[in-house]
Amino acid sequence: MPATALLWFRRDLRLADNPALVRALQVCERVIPVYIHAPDEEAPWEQGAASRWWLHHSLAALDSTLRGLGSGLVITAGESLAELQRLAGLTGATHCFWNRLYDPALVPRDTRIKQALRAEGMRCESFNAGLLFEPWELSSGNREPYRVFTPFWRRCQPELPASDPHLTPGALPPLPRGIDGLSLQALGLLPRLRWDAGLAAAWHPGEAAALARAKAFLRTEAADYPERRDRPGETGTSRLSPHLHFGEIGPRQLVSIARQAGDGKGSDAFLRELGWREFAHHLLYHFPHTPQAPLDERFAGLPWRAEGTEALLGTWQRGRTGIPLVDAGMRELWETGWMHNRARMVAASLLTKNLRIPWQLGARWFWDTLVDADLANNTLGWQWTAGCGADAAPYFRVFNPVRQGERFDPDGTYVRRWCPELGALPRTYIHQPWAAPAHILGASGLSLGRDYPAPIVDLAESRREALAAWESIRG
DNA sequence: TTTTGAGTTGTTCGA
DNA sequence: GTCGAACAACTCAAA
Repeated sequence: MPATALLWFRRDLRLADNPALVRALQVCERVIPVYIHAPDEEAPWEQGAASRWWLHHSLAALDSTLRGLGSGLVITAGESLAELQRLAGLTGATHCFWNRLYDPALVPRDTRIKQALRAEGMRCESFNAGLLFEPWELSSGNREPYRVFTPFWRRCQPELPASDPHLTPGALPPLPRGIDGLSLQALGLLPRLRWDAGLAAAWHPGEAAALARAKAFLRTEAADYPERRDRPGETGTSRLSPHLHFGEIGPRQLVSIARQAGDGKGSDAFLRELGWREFAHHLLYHFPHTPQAPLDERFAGLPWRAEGTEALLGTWQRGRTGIPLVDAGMRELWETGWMHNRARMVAASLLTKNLRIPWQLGARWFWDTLVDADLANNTLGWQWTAGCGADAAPYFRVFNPVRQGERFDPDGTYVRRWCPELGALPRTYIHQPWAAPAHILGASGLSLGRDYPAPIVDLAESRREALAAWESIRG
């Protein structure tokens, strides 16, 4: 009887730099790649519609790659442990391998599964494919998890691990006969109403596309990453975040590709952003309550807006705040499932500071709409903006969307792209149409309140109120 | 042990 | 136009 392994794919949808796969091939003659759809087990952070769209296409790509190597992906749905046990019974599998996840709901689930399978005599091993370091490996001088990025990154930098491309398999053992999985369509990941044209136009999920994107970025585009990454009207960022989230490419591979591309400011700056991703994941592991509650407990008592939250939240979500840079970002998100980082910060600052709406509500909307929705990154980002997280923005840092627009979108390229009704406004007013004199609005074919909303909030006044609110919980 | 300096992403004000 | 100061409190590491 040949040794048989179940290779449990989760958010590591790739063959390269996949230690669970390497191990399975070392130890077993037969390897059965499995994906189990179990959204309930991720509650309360079940994937949103945009993420599910990505997952569908990523699984299709993985299945196709596996078939090309002589294998295939067995897709099932149900309770993860029960499905693994069922498949083991069906195939006589004696081993089970997977790569770790670190989300608060999944760490205990996977621990339980490992214990249960081992109790039945199966050999189980899990590996690190998604991070540069295990979260429990790093601690600051006082043996606590790092709470400040710079010391964290200084600790990481000298020993960044890189991947070994020679470990990518060129062929796989065939699937045994008689295991019928579900069809990918049966998982119902695609939207019923076909609103996903914008996603399909913007993205190519899958390992091959992820690798191509990483190489194109690090070998050429990264050269002027430090200057261009902040401009939402340009394609100056890597756009790797959804690929990374689903593990179509891993951080060690990115270190490796960056090294091959040669040192430079661009790759240094990019690896630093990868360091922020790492920092976010380590923080989530050590502080699993932070998707719901502020890391800094003093902020639990922050006086959020008393009334009107729902209506304002809806206006913000739809990109109808009347503040062009924010609306452009929110519409880009809705249309493409992604928002430029600069726009994310400005939109989040408006929601939490100017509108004084709890950051958790903004985080939930991002979670539901982003193709790169990632609990660790999303939590860190929102807590940073709200000022209540690790290495948070100082409370007095309130973004002014007009100034941000003038600095980072000086010609209004980004705003014109996503708010076409503002297209004819001259650049002087593109970020503040309310300040334009009547004849300019007229010449631009624009009537505020009809073609484009008047601003829902006075930026200067709400800034003062935000500072007062944040000041009220000090000391 | 204590002290010191630095720390992703900003804005406003007054000179 | 530009420039520096002020806007906290805390973490971390090096001196």
